[in-house]
Amino acid sequence: MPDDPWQPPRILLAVDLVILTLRDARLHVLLVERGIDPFLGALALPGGFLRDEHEDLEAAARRELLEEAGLSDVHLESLAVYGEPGRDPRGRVVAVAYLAIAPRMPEPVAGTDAADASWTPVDDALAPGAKLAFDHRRIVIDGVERARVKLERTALATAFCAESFTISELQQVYEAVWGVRLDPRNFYRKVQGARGFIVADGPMRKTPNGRPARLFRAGPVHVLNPPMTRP
Amino acid sequence: MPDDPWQPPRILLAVDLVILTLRDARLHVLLVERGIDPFLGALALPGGFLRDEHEDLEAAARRELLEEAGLSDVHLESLAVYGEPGRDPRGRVVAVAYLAIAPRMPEPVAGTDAADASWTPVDDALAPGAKLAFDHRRIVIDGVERARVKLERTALATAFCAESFTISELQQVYEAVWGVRLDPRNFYRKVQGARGFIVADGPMRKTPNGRPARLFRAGPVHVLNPPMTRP
DNA sequence: AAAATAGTGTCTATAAGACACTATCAT
DNA sequence: ATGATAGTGTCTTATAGACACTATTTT
Repeated sequence: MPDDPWQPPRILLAVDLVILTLRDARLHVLLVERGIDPFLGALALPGGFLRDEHEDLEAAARRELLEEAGLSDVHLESLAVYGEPGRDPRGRVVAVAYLAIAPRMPEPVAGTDAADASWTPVDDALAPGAKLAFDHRRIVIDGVERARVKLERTALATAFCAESFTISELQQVYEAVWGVRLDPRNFYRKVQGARGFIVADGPMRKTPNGRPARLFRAGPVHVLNPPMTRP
Repeated sequence: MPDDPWQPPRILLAVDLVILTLRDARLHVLLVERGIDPFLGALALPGGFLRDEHEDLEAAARRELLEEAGLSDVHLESLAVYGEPGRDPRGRVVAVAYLAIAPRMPEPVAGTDAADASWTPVDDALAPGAKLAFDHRRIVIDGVERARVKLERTALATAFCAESFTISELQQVYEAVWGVRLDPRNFYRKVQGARGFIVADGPMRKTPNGRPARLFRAGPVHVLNPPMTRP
């Protein structure tokens, strides 16, 4: 607590986004190629500085989400703070990271502000050779880990799906995020046993090939009971 | 990303601490009575502004921990960010909250910088009538919830204990943080079954009354396998 | 028909909880 | 002795995982 006259430290606040989605049954993260000086040309998480001192942090995250990814109405939660003094060569930048979960997108990224944004498989983004700007590798790791943990006890998995989805689509989410294979029959019963997790969505059906599957949508419950157990 | 000349927003960074400990088998949080203007006289979490733009966030948290609570060498982890524009009447203050776990303290708080600090039962601090400064009520709730969750899969509970502890002392931690009663016999076997969680600490013993108990200390493992399951 | 996916039933190994019982201390 | 806490054994029930089986589609 400052009792004496005191110079406020010059600190910049940034918002960075870990936006996850499923493509081809693999977990992807949205990365942009940096167009300005520090780490120019390198891959980085979408994000930017707080516009002014009246802007809310989550509002800034939603603004970047729309500007850089063309996304709105997606799941968004705060992830962590990254404030190590040396993390940005431009000065003291404290980044507030947010985790966003986008449903299966038809288009990679529309012709938005940053058309250089691209969905990258998380495995590639975190591969030993891959280089991300700043400490964004750590932020991606933390974001994926958060998603993994929340899949166990919350209905977060439905945020990866369209409004209507089949149980096997939901299973693909768990398999991709956890990086495991699950038995479809046990998964089916497990998901049905978590009351309020998913509810039937009309008697409609779908047809890739094989028997048509029942459609569901996210239920009212967000805390799973019993939880989905990770193998 | 700012491509044009741009006025950096004037934002203050604060560090707030949720320091938890066990006293009389109840979970307590350290609160201080505010001595300056906003919320003067109200109870608040210990904390303060970042000293200068070169200070690391966790270093600032450790500094406040020592200055306001006289604590060092305790478990400390970052908790969350609280940055709502209206949360501090003095201006835009973004608070980075940290969660600290202190072992059973002999003295409440030594004659430190803030002798007005006091351990308060969490139930009292969060009681309907209780008023905490700023959004500190929410921060306490989040800190306690973090502790509850981490007790399940990590060895965090040992951070509440002295270097040597008995299994029933460890059980008190779980009971106080989770707010439940556990069967001592099942707890005993459960804890022993989580390999690496606790290791025997010499053939010594202790004597409150009843049969002397074996002493243990924290083991090398920090991720519990199998996890402790919350009833 | 075969191949593929959806959905159900059932068995087994394991883990969680209840609780009887023994052990070792203070008084 | 009694009361108290430590520690062990065992039984019952719930759950996770394996997997046989049926159902409904496309080719």
